[in-house]
Amino acid sequence: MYSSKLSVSIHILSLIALKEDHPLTSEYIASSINTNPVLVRRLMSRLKRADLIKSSTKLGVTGLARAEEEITLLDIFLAVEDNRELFDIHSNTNHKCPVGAKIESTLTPLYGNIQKGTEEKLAAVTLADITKEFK
Amino acid sequence: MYSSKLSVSIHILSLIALKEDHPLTSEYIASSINTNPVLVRRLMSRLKRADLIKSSTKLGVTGLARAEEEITLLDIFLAVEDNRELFDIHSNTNHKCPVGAKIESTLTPLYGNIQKGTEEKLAAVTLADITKEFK
DNA sequence: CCTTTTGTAACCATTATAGTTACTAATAAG
DNA sequence: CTTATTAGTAACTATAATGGTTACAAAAGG
Repeated sequence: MYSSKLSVSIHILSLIALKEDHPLTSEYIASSINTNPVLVRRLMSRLKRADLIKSSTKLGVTGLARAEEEITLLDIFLAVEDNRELFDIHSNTNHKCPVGAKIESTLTPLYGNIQKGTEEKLAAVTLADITKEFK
Repeated sequence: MYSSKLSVSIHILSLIALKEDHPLTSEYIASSINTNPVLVRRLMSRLKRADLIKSSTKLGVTGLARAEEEITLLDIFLAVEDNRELFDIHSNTNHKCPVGAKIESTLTPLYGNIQKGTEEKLAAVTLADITKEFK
């Protein structure tokens, strides 16, 4: 399975989208997630690089870089998840065997098709769809 | 990402489906995958428990338990993969925060829906669809 | 100038996968 | 019945990814 990075990132972005007058620091966000501030900063760093949030030292997070309706779960997923392949394929098979020779090239497009479906579903949900559950 | 267990299992089942006169032992199968016989036996054990293959000591694998057209990739996936959840969700969130209180119940059905799509796509492909690539 | 907070580096613990050795028990076949 | 072969499994190791932690440098608002 994929890591909880997507889930935690959605949590972070929801807090930012809903923020009121709190100073939104990694410390504050971490207390809602119940984890370590450094873990939050690591994800925030990637979310910033993907142009999803705005932040600065001294002030912490100042807000989203785009409207919540314009941020999809796929944007978040691509920003924080490194290992995006859905299924791993074993390599170094024995190419003298007809199955060993073609298994990788047979499975790759098949898995790619399934993954495309997953990413389309992630792209169909926006941060606004999530945050409306918290209001 | 999911482990290579599905890919390796498809490899094993393809060899069985295509077998000619070879005695199909874990040793022989491992040489096509280029891995260890014990790893093959571990997967075979689960495939047998899921009623996908027939095997016995002394003879090794004697064949598929069903026609290739009746074995879907979902059958194989369910037989060999333990961690089937697509996305991990962080738990122990701070329930005093509105986001922390509802994040899990918000994401669970959403992820479930995406995973359902994945499993439907796996169910739409049979072992016969794979093996025809090797003939 | 000074205080706060991000942004990272450098660790450690835990878990899952993959690989390996070694053994038991089943069983086909002579 | 005996024997040789092989599945089945236990136990161990190596490796990699995740999650968590401490520590510190650099940015920047006031």
